[in-house]
Amino acid sequence: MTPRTKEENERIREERRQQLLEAAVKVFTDRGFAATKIADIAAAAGISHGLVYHYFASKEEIYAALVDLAMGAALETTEGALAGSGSPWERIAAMIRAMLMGAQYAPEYYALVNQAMTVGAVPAHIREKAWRDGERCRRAIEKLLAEGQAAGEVAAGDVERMTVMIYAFVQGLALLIISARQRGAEIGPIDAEPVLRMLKA
Amino acid sequence: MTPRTKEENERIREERRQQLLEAAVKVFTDRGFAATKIADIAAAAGISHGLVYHYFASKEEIYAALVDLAMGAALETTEGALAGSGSPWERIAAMIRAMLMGAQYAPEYYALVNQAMTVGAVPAHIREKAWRDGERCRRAIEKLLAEGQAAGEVAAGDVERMTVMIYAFVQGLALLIISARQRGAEIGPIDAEPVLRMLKA
DNA sequence: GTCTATATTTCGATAGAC
DNA sequence: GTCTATCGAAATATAGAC
Repeated sequence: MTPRTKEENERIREERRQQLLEAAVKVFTDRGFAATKIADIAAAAGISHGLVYHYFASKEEIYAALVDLAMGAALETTEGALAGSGSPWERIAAMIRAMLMGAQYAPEYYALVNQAMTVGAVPAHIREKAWRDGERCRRAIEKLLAEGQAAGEVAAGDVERMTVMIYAFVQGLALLIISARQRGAEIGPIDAEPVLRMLKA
Repeated sequence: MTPRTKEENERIREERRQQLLEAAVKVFTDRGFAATKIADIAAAAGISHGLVYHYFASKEEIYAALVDLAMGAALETTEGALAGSGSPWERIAAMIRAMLMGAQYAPEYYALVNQAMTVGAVPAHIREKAWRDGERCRRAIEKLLAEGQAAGEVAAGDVERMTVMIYAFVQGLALLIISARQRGAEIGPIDAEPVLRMLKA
């Protein structure tokens, strides 16, 4: 038995952390923050519940890490679309496609964000952080829509309201997919065309 | 001190029950099923936590009563629209207006239904019941959309997919309104026109 | 690094006084 | 009908063995 090197330990630690996060996002979205027991996450990750505390200080910390991951991706999509190249409409269409793809491919993260923002049992500092990142996303989308209006590609109207509609649609879709999966059903693919129809000039 | 009559007691009991349900829907949607303590509901209703058990046998029973209320209203809206008079498009428009009005006027009930359907911590029999009622709503909407297609008023396409989009939009909107309110903000009124634009032939 | 065992807290539910 | 006091279960977090 050769002893483990420092690097090897570090690698194992990082792997376990990822393994834990992947398990946790499923459990949290399934049961909600309050009802999720450390033991549930441990079981889903295939480790003992005591060991969880070697990787995260608390249930809160795991949750916060997951919300950060999700919001990071959301910021990348929205602010990336704003900063990208191409006509406003092309970027809007690409962004909406990315959002819908995300909602259908990884609905758990969308549901988690929704949970973090709406459920009072989630620690306040996590909700605040999610909200601030969400506001950044909102501003990016609104700017992009305004560019589209200036280019005559997006229908006239309040961009704030349009953004609300996009959010509502995407979030609602993710939640529907999750509730269907919980029943063993599957919702067929929803493409961007109907959403774009709401926005097109 | 004249003694209370039987009828008076009955009236007090019914009033307290309503008072409890009204308080409970707010607390449940704010904190989720698992994180809601009987003491929270009692505090919101202004009574002691012990007294709650004189009106409902358990936390579950309160939750089930609320989900029944919400689904009853949903069934009335959707099946009523299907059975109503007027052209399919008129009935579709009225139904969507009613849904959006409901989502904005009483978003807690929409959020509660969403919770009941997606959160695993909710007792299975409540989730099953909500799902069954939800399926009845879905079928009513699909039939109505099909009638609209037959009349040439609704765009061609999969009615199941359209129903998913309507659901997603309405549910997502209710959740957005709640998360905004939690931050002290308010989302301006969203009318039916953009949704109808997704459906119109 | 990983596990089992346990201390501590919290909360749903009940009992009993008024 | 309403309250306060309390029981008992459950779950977070820790301690300590391997």
